[in-house]
Amino acid sequence: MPDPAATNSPGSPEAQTDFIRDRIRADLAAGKVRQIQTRFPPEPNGYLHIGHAKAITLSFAVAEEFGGKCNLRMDDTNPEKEAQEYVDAIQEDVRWLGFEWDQMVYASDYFGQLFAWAEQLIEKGLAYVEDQNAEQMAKGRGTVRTPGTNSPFRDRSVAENLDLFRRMKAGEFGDGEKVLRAKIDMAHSNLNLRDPAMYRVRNLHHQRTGDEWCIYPMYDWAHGQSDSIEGVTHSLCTLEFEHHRPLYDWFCESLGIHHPQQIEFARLNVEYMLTSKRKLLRLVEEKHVDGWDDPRMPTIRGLRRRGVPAEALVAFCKHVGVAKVNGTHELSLLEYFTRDWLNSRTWRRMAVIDPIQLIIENWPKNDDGTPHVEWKDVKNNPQDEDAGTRAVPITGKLWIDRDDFMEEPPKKFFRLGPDREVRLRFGYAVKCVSYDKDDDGRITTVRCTYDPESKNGKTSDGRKIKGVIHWVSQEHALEADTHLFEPLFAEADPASFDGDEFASILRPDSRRIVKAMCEPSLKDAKGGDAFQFERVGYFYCDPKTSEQGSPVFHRTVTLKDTWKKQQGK
RNA sequence: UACCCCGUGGUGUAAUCGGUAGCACAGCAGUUUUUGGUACUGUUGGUUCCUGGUUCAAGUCCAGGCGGGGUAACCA
Repeated sequence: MPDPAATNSPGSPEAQTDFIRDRIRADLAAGKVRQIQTRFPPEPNGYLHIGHAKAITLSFAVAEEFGGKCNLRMDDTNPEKEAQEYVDAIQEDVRWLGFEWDQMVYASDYFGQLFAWAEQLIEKGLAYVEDQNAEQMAKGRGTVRTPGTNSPFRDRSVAENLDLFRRMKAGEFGDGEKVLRAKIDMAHSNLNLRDPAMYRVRNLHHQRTGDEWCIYPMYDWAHGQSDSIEGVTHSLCTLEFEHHRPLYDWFCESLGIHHPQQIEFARLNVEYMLTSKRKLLRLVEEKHVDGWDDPRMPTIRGLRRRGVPAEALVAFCKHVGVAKVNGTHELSLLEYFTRDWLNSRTWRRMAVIDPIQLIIENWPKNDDGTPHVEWKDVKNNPQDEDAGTRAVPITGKLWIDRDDFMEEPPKKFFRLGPDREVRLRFGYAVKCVSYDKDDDGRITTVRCTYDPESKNGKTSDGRKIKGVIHWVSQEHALEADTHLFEPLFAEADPASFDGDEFASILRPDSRRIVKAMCEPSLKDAKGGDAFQFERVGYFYCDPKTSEQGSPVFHRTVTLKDTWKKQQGK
């Protein structure tokens, strides 16, 4: 028997080909690099989302594939928005995805080196201290169509610049009073090269360096240099940094230090999901969701609490590949990988999401007059013999799902209706003889008779029964809060909506909480367990809100439902 | 509008030195099935954005258009 996990895991092995790996192979073949070194460099100012999952997977997987290493680096150059809380969360999320970094590093580890290098640039006449304020600098930079103009402070002497820069570091100036700028070209067509800022004064406490520094390096100045220090060979980042590459190169060349290769790829977009930190923050702050780990959030912790397995997420990220085209992936692809992984390993259980009762009128009674209970051992996973069995009780009073009965069923409805017969999953064939409705006309009870000879897939007279429905014994049912999710947004491209529109495309029904009637074995469910509720979907036992004997389930994804799909047409 | 990047079936992504479009998901049909699930099989979709050019041969090279995205923070 082949390994079942290997036969249907689309995200796995075959050597991937894309422009980045092609480049790495070429660099290796040409002897340009000996060993691959990559890094994942988040700023610890928020939680990681599905877009980061792609970047993480890329950098770590590439390193692994080519026998190299990948560092996790906190780009902590702006203490204003950063916090230890995020550092911890990021590490936890990366580990949860299943990656282990070679070194855990911080851009702030390099503040000393960065300062020394800045002095070198000043000595080479390639950097100067600016006295203008932000507004004046912006004006001097020009626009995309007009060249900038040189700052009146651009030609200060090396000695003066050095002195001023050291005094900046010494804390002689207030926030915004001075910045150190690279001296490049104020008329350059790439705005990033119009004398970009390297250091700004920020009299702020840094979560790691404390009060040691009052000047902090800008992204462009810190990033490439950090890469260089770590011996990064291929610095992978998203497309919006393309315009920064010339500056990245300029700094490395001006310093004459190891020069990593920055390569940009398209960021991940998925239908109905947002990956803008700003908008995700808005969702949290305006309480449209319960927090960063709300199962509807595209954050890694949201996805995790939704029940999406890390392996499925990584397989998805590997599968979507890497290119320079900005596109949007269909949600169904993520769902496919989620189901694919869950299908082969989760235990099956029965649970009724929207219960109506089914009464078997000819169900036997015990000698003492009490209702008969029949226990049946059934498989935990029909595809996995090793998964074992559990016992489920069959009685004459059951819960079944409202969807499984129709008063006036259409032609191809294989479930229950007047005079129709179906099989109870793992149990007997039952035939509907009558049904009750409440004052609103809603079905409350379906009455059936059962065929005692119909156990084990047979029927007394050999007749074929097409439909099978799931059920739960009323007497033994465990009632559990169950959260059913739909996308947060009604539009597939929520990113194109802003302002008030943004709130108007939120779906009011993105989360429905129902009381599901579960088979009794589910009372043993522990936080983190995943199940397939037969014919319904995959459900994840929420570690945060579940209690011993009282699980709370999150619907990760529904099962494929061809019937429902056909009806929708 | 200046500059940069990109443009292959519904979606995403492949195609060594240019050699005649592959894969996955979705869709459709069928087989198996005590999950309308899974598995398996088959199948519909592409004049590779357009127009010209180079060539025996172009998705691949060149030119011009058209379309999409990005960029003007003392953020990253």
